[in-house]
Amino acid sequence: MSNRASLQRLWSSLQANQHLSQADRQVLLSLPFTCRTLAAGDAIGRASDRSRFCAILVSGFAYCSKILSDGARQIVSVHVPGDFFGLNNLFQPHNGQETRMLTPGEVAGIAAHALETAIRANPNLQGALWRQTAVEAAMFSEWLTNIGRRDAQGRIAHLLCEFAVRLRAAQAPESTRFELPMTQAQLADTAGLTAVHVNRVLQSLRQAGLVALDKRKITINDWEGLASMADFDPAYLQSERAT
Amino acid sequence: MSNRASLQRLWSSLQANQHLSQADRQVLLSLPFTCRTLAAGDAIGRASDRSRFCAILVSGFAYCSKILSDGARQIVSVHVPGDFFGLNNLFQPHNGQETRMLTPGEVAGIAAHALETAIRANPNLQGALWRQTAVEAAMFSEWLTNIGRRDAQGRIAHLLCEFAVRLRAAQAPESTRFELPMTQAQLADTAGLTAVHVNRVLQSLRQAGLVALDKRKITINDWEGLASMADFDPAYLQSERAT
DNA sequence: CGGTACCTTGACAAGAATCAATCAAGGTGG
DNA sequence: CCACCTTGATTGATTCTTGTCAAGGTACCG
Repeated sequence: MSNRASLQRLWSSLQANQHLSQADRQVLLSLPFTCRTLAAGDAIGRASDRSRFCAILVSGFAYCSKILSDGARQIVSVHVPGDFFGLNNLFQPHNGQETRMLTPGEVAGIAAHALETAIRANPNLQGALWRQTAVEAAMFSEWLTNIGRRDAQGRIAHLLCEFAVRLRAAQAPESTRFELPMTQAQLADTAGLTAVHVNRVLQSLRQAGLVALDKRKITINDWEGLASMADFDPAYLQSERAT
Repeated sequence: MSNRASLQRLWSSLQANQHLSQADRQVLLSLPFTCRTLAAGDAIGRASDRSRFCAILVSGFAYCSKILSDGARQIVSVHVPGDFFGLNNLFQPHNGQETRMLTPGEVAGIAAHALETAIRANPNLQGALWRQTAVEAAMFSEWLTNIGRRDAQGRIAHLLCEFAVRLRAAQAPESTRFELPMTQAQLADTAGLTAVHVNRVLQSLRQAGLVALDKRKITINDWEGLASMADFDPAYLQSERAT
């Protein structure tokens, strides 16, 4: 269960979520959640917990992926602190996808029935969750055009631009430098490429003076150049309030 | 405005929508919608109608696409009769995407403010729309792994399998034969390929005895073979009811 | 009958995958 | 403190899938 410290972190992670109103946050905090500390690579809500659930990422990063029968993996979303995930589980408990931690972190899980009860008591909450899945859908469709219609350089550049914007919103005061806790193999599974090719693309981006890499820290030296290479338009990341 | 005939068609198209309850359909029919007849290629809700809206596809097929600055196009979704679309517009009016008719057909548009009023009066409707965008998100993520991690044959095979299942649900009594009103160029923009390559892939599928093509009519001769080539699992197309 | 949209085919080029090493850094146990 | 092992990054050589360019071919339609 939750102690004061993790509740505090949950609060600040929700603060970072751009798509929740103050009122939404208050309601969410009153829900009965179960906070767990997980290690990098841990699966969230598998096997042990076969019931429908959704969760808030309190700290750390996570990703959701689908594994094909030939072993290939596609990462379909990356979650940053404050994100919801598993809202799709409410409607499709067994969708062949799995969510895992990218880094160590804390997850606040909410049982589906508790959420449904809360929704009935507070209709606005449903609107907030609906908006959340609409934002996720918008991100999916943007990734779809990214993988479908951009070459390797454009794909990686677009991913970097998106993370820069999302992490600036979520945590970092400066947008040019941020930490992206993904290996090149994970980036490859996100971009629909191979790890080897991601490596070469990153090198070409460095040689072009667009970005600098140090461990998992990324510095964008030429935002204009990177954004134009990626044909990046951040509009899809923002969603207006509609009640 | 709507006449009796188009209202009848709206009703039967909603019947085809697997994700709506009887009660949801009743509420939707009571909404003030504007039914328009459109030609193939016509844009839906652009320019003339700059306000937020969403719509129900009464008859015909439609697609939603994003155009990149270099002119490349990615089709992110294809809509069949009975589908909602533009729900994302409620939250993100200007997302750089456009929806166009694939064939001639009828569209029942609903102004956002009317929908919001109806939602307040009938909370269940919000749940139905939420579920609808969750289904769309699930489809997006499936297309994402399709384009990201399958080769050209797998992508086309997967698209064909999906349409077979969706059209069986929506209209066709038999699943092996259906009409897919897309040109090879449009299929290419959907699968992240070129039209030339789509042509060759379709020919190889024909030569392998998996499908037969006649104009826009598609007959699946070997469902098992096609599904295994596509690694197709229709689970993502169904969503359970959750209130 | 001419025109347009779509399909088909071939030759060739390019981008990305594959295969196979090597290298660097961090962690572990002796 | 040092061999050892593991993970991730890097590099080169090679193959192959897919894209590009260009040219017909076919069917439908005014």
